[in-house]
Amino acid sequence: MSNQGNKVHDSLASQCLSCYLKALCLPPDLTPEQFDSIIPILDAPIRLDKRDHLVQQGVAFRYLFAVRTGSLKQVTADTNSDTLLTAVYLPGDLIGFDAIGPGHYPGSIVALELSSVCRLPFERLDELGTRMPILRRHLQRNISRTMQEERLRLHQLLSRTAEARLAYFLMSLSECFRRRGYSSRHFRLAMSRSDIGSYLGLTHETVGRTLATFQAQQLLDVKARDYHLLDMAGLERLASSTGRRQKRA
Amino acid sequence: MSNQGNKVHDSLASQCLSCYLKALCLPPDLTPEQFDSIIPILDAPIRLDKRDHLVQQGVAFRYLFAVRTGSLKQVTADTNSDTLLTAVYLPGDLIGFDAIGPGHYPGSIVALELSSVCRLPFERLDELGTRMPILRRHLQRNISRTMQEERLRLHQLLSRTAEARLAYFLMSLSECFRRRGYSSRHFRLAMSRSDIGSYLGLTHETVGRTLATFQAQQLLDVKARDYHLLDMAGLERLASSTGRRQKRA
DNA sequence: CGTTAGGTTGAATCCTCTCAACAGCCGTGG
DNA sequence: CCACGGCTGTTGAGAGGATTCAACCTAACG
Repeated sequence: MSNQGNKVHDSLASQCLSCYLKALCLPPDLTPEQFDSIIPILDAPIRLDKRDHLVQQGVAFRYLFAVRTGSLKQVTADTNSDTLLTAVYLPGDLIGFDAIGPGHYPGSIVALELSSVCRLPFERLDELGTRMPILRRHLQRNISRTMQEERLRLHQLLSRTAEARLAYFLMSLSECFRRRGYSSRHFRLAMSRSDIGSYLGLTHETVGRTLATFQAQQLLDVKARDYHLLDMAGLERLASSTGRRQKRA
Repeated sequence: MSNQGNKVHDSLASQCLSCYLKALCLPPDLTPEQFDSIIPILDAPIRLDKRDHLVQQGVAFRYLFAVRTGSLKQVTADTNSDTLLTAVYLPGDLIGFDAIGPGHYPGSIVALELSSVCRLPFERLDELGTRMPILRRHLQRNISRTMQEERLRLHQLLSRTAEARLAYFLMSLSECFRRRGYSSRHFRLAMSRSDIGSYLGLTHETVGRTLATFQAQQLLDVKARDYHLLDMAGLERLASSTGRRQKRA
């Protein structure tokens, strides 16, 4: 880490400096001067209780948000008053990239549990980016990587069974937690079965049944929303199992 | 259109000026001066025959590409030597946003038919963007909108039937063609049934069968790769039909 | 203590997959 | 010129997986 932070910053700066996620939502390797030029545009972190709405679908876009703690979901109501869970955000994730183009948030962002997020005014961030290539690149890479991973993941899921979808989902969560320094084998997931189903395109019954199957196979241990991954290799195998159905030899 | 182009440009400039797609791959409403500062970084258009590879999966990212004519597909080989069709590009589309983050192209780009594309050096485009907010915004919006539409579309498809997936696919193509000034009711699609299946997560048999069903219902008329949409309202209804199965009354 | 939301389980239905056979079209090569 | 294999597309039969519907259970909460 290059930011020693031995100067005295105001409370916001010290909050950001002490936030171990700064390498995710801000570019790594910022010089203290660069860091100081970003801090002034940040507001105080926003605290959200479970089910609180961070943004309402359709509201004009002005801010990106960085997740500090907790987790949130994006819920999109499509034309038929039918709602879909279209994204999940974990600590370190940036929220709002998909709102830049349309000019308004394409879905509501709802806290899945007690959460805390930072608000980043996009205009000023963008303007700062013109003078700070590191920051610009960081944002570009972040949105591009998100897009790329999502595209591949969703296209893979389209032709897979419920087992493969769930295994893939769990493994990808596990990987996210690992990268953020949490345990990759044990985590709490604040999503209901219905949430997971909506996100993966399955019914909540199927989600429950499939989890029960996994448990029966000693692949994992679930109690309510507490997940213990027991056989990572086995789950990984399921997650990347090629097709929809095992072809008969 | 604000670019009158009454100055004499070199051949590249005039090619771009005469390209009716410039409002898609370049920002609309460029002043002649702005236009002139973008032209120098463009290369001569690249011509591709059917099945020609524009880029190979894994190659280092350096260029975005703009489709002038024809159509291309992105083919991604995942870990299991299993390949997926992860994107389709039509005239006016920009290719390569998903390569910025990873630093290399996440899939091969292959021409579906005789096509022509413009090569845009990303570094120089990005650098130009720092001094030209219009250009910067245009790129940001483009990538963001792509991401947003794709996210929503794929999540919707995950829980829908083959009929809904295909109807959705056809309507979205129709809309693309309409926006580009082509007929929205009649078009040729250079993709095979297998391509479509891979893109939508269906088998090629199911794609063919479903198209046959549509034809029997007078919704459309398909011969080989020639599509006539007959009942747009009916297709639209199918495309946005809520769920997987019609619930019993 | 009743209510509600979330979760589990069972039975029947139906959609899509797999497998297989065949028709059409194209380019190559005899 | 025609035969041939390969690729593409169509059609049919059977099987399997996920959905729908319904009942029941638990935990949380006023």
